[in-house]
Amino acid sequence: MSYDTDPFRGEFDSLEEFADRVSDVLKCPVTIEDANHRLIAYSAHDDYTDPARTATIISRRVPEKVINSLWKQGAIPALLKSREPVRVPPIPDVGLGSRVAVSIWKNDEVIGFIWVLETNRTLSPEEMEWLKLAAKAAKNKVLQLYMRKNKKEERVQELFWKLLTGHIAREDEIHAHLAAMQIPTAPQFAVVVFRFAADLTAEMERQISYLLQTTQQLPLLLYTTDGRDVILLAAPKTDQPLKELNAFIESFAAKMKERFHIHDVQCGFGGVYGIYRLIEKSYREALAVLALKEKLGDEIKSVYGYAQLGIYQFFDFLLEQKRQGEWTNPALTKLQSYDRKHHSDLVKTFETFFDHNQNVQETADVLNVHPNTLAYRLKRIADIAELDLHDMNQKIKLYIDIKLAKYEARG
Amino acid sequence: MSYDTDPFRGEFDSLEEFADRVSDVLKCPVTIEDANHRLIAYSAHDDYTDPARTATIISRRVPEKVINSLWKQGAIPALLKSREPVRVPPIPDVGLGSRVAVSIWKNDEVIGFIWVLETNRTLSPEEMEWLKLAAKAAKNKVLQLYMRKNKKEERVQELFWKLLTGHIAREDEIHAHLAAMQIPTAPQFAVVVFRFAADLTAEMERQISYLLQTTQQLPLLLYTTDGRDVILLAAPKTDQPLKELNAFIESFAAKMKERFHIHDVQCGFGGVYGIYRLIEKSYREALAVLALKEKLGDEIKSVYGYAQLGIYQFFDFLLEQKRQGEWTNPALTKLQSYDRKHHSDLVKTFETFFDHNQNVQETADVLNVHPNTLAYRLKRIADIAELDLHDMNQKIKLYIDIKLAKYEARG
DNA sequence: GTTGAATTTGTGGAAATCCACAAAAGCCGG
DNA sequence: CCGGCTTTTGTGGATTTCCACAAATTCAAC
Repeated sequence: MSYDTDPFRGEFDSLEEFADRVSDVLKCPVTIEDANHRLIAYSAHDDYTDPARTATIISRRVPEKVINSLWKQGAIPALLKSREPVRVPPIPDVGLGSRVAVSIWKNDEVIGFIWVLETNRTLSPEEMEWLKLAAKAAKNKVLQLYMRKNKKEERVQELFWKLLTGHIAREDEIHAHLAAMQIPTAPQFAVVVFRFAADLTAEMERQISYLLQTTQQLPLLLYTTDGRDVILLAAPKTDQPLKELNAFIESFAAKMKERFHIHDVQCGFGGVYGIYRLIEKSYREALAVLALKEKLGDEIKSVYGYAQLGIYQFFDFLLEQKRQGEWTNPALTKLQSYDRKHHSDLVKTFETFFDHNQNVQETADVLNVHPNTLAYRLKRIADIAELDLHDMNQKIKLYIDIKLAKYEARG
Repeated sequence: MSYDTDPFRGEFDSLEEFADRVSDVLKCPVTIEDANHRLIAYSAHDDYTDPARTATIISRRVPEKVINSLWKQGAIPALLKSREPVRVPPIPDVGLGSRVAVSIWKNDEVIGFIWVLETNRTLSPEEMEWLKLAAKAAKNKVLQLYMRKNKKEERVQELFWKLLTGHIAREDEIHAHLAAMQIPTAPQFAVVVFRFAADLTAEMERQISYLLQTTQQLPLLLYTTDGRDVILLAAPKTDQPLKELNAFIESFAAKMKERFHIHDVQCGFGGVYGIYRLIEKSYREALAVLALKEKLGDEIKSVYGYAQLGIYQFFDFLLEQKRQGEWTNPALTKLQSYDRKHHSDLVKTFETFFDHNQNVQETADVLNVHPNTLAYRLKRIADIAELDLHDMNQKIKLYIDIKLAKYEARG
């Protein structure tokens, strides 16, 4: 079959109709996605479909593991760079058959993709050219969708800000707003804040948005940005929400790094609650985590959740207390002066010991000393500070005071 | 030798002269003590003296271990009860030879003792009668000393209160006052407060005062009372002041119990400082310990020192925070609701585990479960509370929140 | 009642801890 | 430089912990 001119000229009522047309022309199943790999349309009368396509249609989005492998394999980077069609060899691991794809452009921005599944044939160079034409033809339709979405997005962001700042106090009112905007409700949620090294550029924002949209680890109910912060309302699904959130953050940071070479992303999230009114609190807590990270640096590097801050949660309070009253821990003072006089490291030893969960072996390794040395030092500490090593209470106090001193020194 | 009338009639310039006279009459070495076993006078021309007497004269007070054995042996209780002379068989352990003693009375109160060392002879019944006469004759002289002492005591107490309430701010001024009253200075000291079940009676006050005066474990610089409190300024001598103070308190409480059958003595002491200006702070801290003990009961039964309060030091502060802000530990909440639903004891398990220094064996014994059961429960706790058992920080936070909840429930 | 899940107890072996004691190394003042 | 002190490292053995796995028991729900 051949076409003298553009086979996709003319009007189409819907993108579905358009997809069918492309499918007819290329004799292959076709799917059209937006820039974030959400399904926009797909051809209906297809004989064969691979598992990846089936899954995409069922969930109305490309499964995350498929996206991941397309990034690793290089197809998506190529599509984001060039307007040329790209052929992707089969990736059986994720149920992906051989296919050809092309990106849809508006000015110099990708706003969608057309995927053609090569079921039992291979597209000829000529057909590849047609695919390029299809991409051009799709542009306007996709753009319309975009505009509509963006407008809705703006209203949603406005609502999110109201929630973050606690402007809507009544729970039923919040529910009504969310329902009106078709935002799904969730039994539990937390505010997550990513903080970047500098204010977000439009480019970065697109990339971040892309990553978040394609993430399926965790439902993300709401999204907005603020200076160098990206603020999300995430809704963990299991009864181990903290684990979920941590995993999400780790993977987000990893992807930011490997896909877009953006390092220096800090992150914090607040408490997990089930009442929308508490979104504000969760947000405050997320910001508190970030503020503490700024101060404490490595101390809490791998901590993101407010709940996991542990004792640092009340450090601001304690510090205030310490500064106004004459709060001294004589035990710590004695240890410090001993350290100074004898060039020893008793305080650091104790701190490290607790940092490593009172594990002798581990602590000794970190400090590069013999386990017996550690034991000796601890006994020494007990003598000097008049500390009962069998009394957790006293030990905790010393540990807190050590950390507090550090905190004070930096704050 | 025999005397028709009272051999101790007439005037004596001093108690020393009197002691010599008694010694002459009885042909034995004689010592006169006040009610608190401080040396008042002793006969000079003695041939033989046992080690106990020597030590008494050297340090101008009866050694504590001698007093202790005289209590145990029953001599002192007998002397406090009756005006009759008492014979004490030798107690070689403390260097005490055979002796006879009699108490000196004013109305129905003992104000001193006369001790007669039976070096190489035994007093006859007749001589015992003379000793009774001697006790009567000594009364006035001893009383004079008492009055003088009491007057000084009053002025000292006034000064102590000024220190306790922080009324004298300048260090050199404090020094001057102390020097004027011949109160020895010390490099470190702490305020100790004993609190009795009810207001102190004159009788109890005498007993307490007696115990404190005879204690030689620890120099006691100042002493006063306030309602049901006895307030001391103690001056530990070693570089392990807390240990000293604890030992002192334990022994004081034990003696109150066994000698005077007074139980229900609470005690607290504040920080150990070297600056007199901080006496006030130490006093406040001692009171804080007592207030906490009232609230927490068994929780800190064996803690007396403010320094050993550990995390409880800032519990008042945290509680305030908790009450005004919506401070919840979701982990704890989850555990509690799990406990309620399944009639389990996860919270208590964790608390006990920490109370016993994370010692598996010990905790399992206390809870009457198999060590593996404890391990299982801990793992369960980690799951439910999303707690990393290897992260001391998080564990500490949970522990504190558990204790804080208890504290709140009682406060 | 029965069934299935949660909990408790038991077993065994590798690893870690605790403890006492001793040798070596380092430090400081005379 | 020596001697005495603190500190570090080493050795060995009893005890405890940690872990995985299995059996027994309890509990709750159907």
